[in-house]
Amino acid sequence: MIVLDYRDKRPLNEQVAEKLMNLIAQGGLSPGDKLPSVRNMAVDLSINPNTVQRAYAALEEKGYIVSVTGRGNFVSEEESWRKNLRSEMISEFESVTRRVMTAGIGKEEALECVSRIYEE
Amino acid sequence: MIVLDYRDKRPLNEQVAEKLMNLIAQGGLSPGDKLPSVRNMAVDLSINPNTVQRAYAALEEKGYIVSVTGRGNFVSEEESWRKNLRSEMISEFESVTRRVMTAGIGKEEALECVSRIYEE
DNA sequence: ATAAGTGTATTAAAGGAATTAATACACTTC
DNA sequence: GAAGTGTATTAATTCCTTTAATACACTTAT
Repeated sequence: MIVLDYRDKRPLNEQVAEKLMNLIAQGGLSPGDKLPSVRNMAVDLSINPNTVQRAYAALEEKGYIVSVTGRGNFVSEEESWRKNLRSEMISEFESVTRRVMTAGIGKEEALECVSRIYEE
Repeated sequence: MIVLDYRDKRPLNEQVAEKLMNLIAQGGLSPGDKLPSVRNMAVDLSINPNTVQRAYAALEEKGYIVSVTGRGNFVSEEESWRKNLRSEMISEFESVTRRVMTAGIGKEEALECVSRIYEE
C-alpha cells in the first residue's frame, strides 16, 4: 500500500501519515475504506506498531480517518478534510511562490512552470 | 540580523543557514559584505559557536559565502550562487505544484494564485 | 461464550542526531 | 604581542524517535 523511504530523514510516523494522506487525497483510498490494522501495517512496513499508531492518530486528528476501537480505522467522508487540505496546500503554494519571486524568477517563467506541470 | 524560531523543529544550524541564505538572496546582504564572526553570531543568537560554524560551512559549500581564516566570512559574488539558487527554487516550486495539483486544486486557480502573488 | 482481531495506553530501554562544552591551533589585523 | 578571526577535535549532554513488552476494552466471527 505504501513504501517507506529510508533516505528521507523525517520521522517514520510522519512519513507514514503523509503517504497515507496523499493516498487518500488522490483517491487511492476512498471514504469508508478500511485501513490495514495497526499491527498488520506494522508487519507490512517492518516497523513498530507504536509508530503506526502515531501515524494513524495524526491522521485522525486532521480528520482524514476515523478510529473505532475493536473495528479499525476508516477513511473519513471527504467533507471533513477536503477544505482543510485545500487551504493548507494553497497556503504552502503561496509561500513558495513568494520565495520563488524573491529569488529573482520572473512571473512568466513561474506561470509556464505551473502550466507545464499541469500538462504532464 | 536573523531571529531563530524555536517552534521550528529543524536543526538550528540548518535554520541559521537558511535564514542567512534568504537574506543574501533578497539583497539584505550584498556581495562583499562581512558576516558577523562565528563567535559573535553565536552570542547574538545564544547558541553554540559550533552550530554557527556548521551553518557557515554549509553556506560556503553552496557558494553563498567565502570563509577566510583570520579575516571572516564574506558574501560571495552573485555569479557563484545565482544559478544554483534558481534551480533549487524551481525544483521546489515544481514539487509543490505537483502536490497542489494532486490535492485537487485546478490549473486555473493555481495560475491565478501565482499571478496574485506577483502583483502584490 | 470463546477466540481472534481490533484500537488504545503505559512504561522502559535503546539508538541516533543535534547541540553544547572545552580546548587547541593557524592566521590576520592593529 | 594582543585581540579577533576561521577551523578542528573530542567528549558529554540532551532531546526525539523508535523499539519492546505488556495490558485492557471493545467488536466480530465461530
